[in-house]
Amino acid sequence: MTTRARPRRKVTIKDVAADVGVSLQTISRVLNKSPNVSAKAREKVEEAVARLGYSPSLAARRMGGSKSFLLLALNDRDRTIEQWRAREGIDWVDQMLLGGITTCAEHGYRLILELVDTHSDNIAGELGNALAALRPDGVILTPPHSDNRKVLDILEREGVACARIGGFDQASGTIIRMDDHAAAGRCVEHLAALGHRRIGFVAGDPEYQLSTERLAGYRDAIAAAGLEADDSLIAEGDFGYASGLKAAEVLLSLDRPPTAIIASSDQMALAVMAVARDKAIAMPDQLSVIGFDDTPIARTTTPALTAISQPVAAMTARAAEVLIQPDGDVARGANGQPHVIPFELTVRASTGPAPR
Amino acid sequence: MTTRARPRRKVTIKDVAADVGVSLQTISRVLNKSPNVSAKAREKVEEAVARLGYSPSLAARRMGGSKSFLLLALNDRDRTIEQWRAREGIDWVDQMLLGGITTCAEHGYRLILELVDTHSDNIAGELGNALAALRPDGVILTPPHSDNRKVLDILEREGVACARIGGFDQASGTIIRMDDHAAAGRCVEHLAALGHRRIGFVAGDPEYQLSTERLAGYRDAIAAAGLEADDSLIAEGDFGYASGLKAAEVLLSLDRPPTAIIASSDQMALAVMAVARDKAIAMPDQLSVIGFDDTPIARTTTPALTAISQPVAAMTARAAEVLIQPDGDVARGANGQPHVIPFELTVRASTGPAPR
DNA sequence: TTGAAAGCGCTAACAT
DNA sequence: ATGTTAGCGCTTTCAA
Repeated sequence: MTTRARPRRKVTIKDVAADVGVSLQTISRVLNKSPNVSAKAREKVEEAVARLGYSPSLAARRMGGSKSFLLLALNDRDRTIEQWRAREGIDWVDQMLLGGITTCAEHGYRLILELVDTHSDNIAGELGNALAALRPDGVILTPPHSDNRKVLDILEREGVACARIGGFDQASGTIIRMDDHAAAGRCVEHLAALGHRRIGFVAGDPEYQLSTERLAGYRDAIAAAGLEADDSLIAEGDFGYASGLKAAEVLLSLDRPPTAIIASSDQMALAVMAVARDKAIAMPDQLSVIGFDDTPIARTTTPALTAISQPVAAMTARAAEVLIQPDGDVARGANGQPHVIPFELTVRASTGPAPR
Repeated sequence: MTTRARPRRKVTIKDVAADVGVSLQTISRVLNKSPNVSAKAREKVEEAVARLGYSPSLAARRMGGSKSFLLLALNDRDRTIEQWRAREGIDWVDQMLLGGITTCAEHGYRLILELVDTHSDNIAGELGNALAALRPDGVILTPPHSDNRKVLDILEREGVACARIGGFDQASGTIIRMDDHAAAGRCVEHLAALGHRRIGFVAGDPEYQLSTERLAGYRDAIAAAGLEADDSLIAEGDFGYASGLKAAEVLLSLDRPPTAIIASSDQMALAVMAVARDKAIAMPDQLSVIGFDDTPIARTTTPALTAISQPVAAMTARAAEVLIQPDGDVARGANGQPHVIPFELTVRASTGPAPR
């Protein structure tokens, strides 16, 4: 059982007002950094606030008609829970929280992680409920919600601002993403520089537009580098390990197999490595492998995986900034254009010179 | 820029009342499952609620004096952010969210992850601010907060119920933990059954009481199994990789080194393996290694790591249940006693028969 | 079983 | 520059 002492009554704005000897409004003004408060009054109020340990109630603030100081991060329920359960070290959500929570905290905001079912017919109900219950000042959309028409429509209808991480479609809200097209291209360039001519590609779940984007980036870079453009070098996966196994089987069983493979996720890269090991194909001597995401596992594979790092924390931090200060420099900087956050290619031991 | 249509006015309890033709009270009663509502009225109200897509505002509910439907998960700021930044795959927070968010969702609650600085003198300020701003119905404490006197005092003074994951000290709040003492013992038994007689132990950060607990479990099991009790087989770490390196150096440089080492964290077990590899000590043939936590990395080490799985998701789920239904069966079940959630020893390739 | 009234803590709009 | 008023949407009294 929980032991409880008689709870001390909460200190409210009234207590502060009484203490300082001014009206509630003056306190409120100081709290909200409104103009029209004398320096002297402001000082006295701030002193009293600190001394009494007063913090305004979010609920009351909302009721009074101001901001809610809440941001909602919308993630796909099934995928998120599945990843948590699988314990494969995918830390997308962690990176999101890292960028989101720290940025929110700097502005007195809280981030609430909300899991909603993308495919459910009831997405309107789930989302509507969350919006009605919490009345957040903004919503951060993550893939695959970022391009979900239903979600965007609801948010627009409810008048809730949104930032769309990894979004593509021209629509409402602010888009924040990395350049997936260029990232795939960078992979090709890295491999081309190492002398590879036949480069395989394992695409991701086509439900995610970034899959398409990466594939296009691969194709364009292959063409630009004058390498062999051969559709049999392209296999489709769904980001998961199992799909990577299948794709690798196909690619590595070709008459003229690729000397390098770019996988659209670390998990699929891992699968490629497993199949290669199975076939006694040495890495990186006979086969170079590149992954996407740079999850923790990339560091512990043998050989360690060369991978594209998605700037998830930075994207989420940007998203929070845009929502918290819609008129701030950061938000205005993009002026309707997508915010493109730089990615990185971390070169490790899984890529090397082409054989022969 | 965010495009916004004219936001539709929120549907409130008034709208529902007007629609059904009853008073606000009746709606409120139905929503809160209070008695004294005729079946017919209840039915009509529920229909209207569904049809209008009404969800009560949390803020307004709080203001009205009811529960806030918010639970706060208090984590150590520095350690959490450090782990997120390091990207080593430690998924403690993820497992906590898995158990916490899903359980909260089942009851219409939300979980807010709040990072506070344990060592800061200002912990009272930070925590007080969060409590005042959010007025949560309960707080979930995670190590090392779970035994923090200051934190417990503040919560008690504010009359906020708390569940203490991994807590030990007799104090306020409900304790939910695994049996660390028994877990360390189980490791020893597993190794003893494999014929090991000299078993080393790398302790964790002494700031965490569970470190002490595991060490004691190790000692007791060594004695119970009649194995060599030798304090030089015990090294102190702090859960981190670097400290594991140091500890392993010491243990593996002994005149008579252990044939098996139990590390109080996976990271330290990883370090032990690195040092062993450095010294060309074969695993598991010449050295068996066991870790604690069973983080994702345990699966990808070579050899794969035998480890104790902390039931973090289950503990957090239990914590949420206890706080949400303080008078429910689950909470009453423990009746003031700690809730002890079962752990598991997952045997992988890093443990084998003792040499010779 | 139902309804009416009061108030939670705050802010926006309007005085002064 | 400051104070006053009204009201946000709900729940808890209390009365019928």
